[in-house]
Amino acid sequence: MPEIIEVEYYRRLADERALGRRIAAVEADDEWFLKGGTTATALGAALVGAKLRATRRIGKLMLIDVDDAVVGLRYGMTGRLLVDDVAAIASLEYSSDRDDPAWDRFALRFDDGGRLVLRDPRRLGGVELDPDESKLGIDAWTITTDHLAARLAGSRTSLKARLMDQARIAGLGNLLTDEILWRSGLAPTREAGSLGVEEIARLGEQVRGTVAELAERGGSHTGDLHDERHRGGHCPADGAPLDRATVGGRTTYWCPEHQR
DNA sequence: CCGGATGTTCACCT
DNA sequence: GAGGTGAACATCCG
Repeated sequence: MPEIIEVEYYRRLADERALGRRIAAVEADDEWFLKGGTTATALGAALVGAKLRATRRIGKLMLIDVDDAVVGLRYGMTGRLLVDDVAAIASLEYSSDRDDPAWDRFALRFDDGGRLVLRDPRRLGGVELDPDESKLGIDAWTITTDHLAARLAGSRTSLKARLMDQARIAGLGNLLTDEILWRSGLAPTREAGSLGVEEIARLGEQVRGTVAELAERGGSHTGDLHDERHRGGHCPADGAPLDRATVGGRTTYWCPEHQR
């Protein structure tokens, strides 16, 4: 589920439904889900009695500003946000019909009885009190071409690995990156620092444009390449059999014909 | 039955 | 220091 687009949907849900509400209790029984030394005790001390003042997002990290603290929410691959049992995305979830409250790993209970819940079957997400926001790079949604150029310059790793490096550019995941590179006509295996000015400009437009377009369509899985992203798949643009390999540690599909 | 999957972190190599 | 690999997390799907 979550890449930058889904996390933005979750942020909007929290923003629309939870802002201004007062926290009466914190449910954080799953110690494994608490990251960066965060403890249930510390969460309780910082959050109980406080009101939700703002929501923010840096890449895939969602942030909730309460009175005197910040709560960082990560969704991993299978996490979702629910507010008062309302989900941000109605259907087409990773686990279509399965939806078990036993997977609630963290929750804020409000004094009006409602709850903000992070439900995550695989426990790949997490919660951190006052996370270090400086560890994340520039948000992909609005990154400028100049910033992109700076983040790629001098790197000898693959273009795909670099685009997914959250410390450099925050928000791009596996599906989105394949879609962006496919639209840009750039091979994921290219050395990140080898792109020319024109190629970087094209890539920058596609990073911003693809994120915006797929956000309108409904999520990271709505890309043009997505349905062909499997063994034996073909390029939707020119029909060539897609290449498949592990690049940047993730299964990657690309068209050897038009991605260079 | 087995392999993979929209993610992150960490240990261990080269 | 930069990169790469594999493990771990737990559940579903083909």
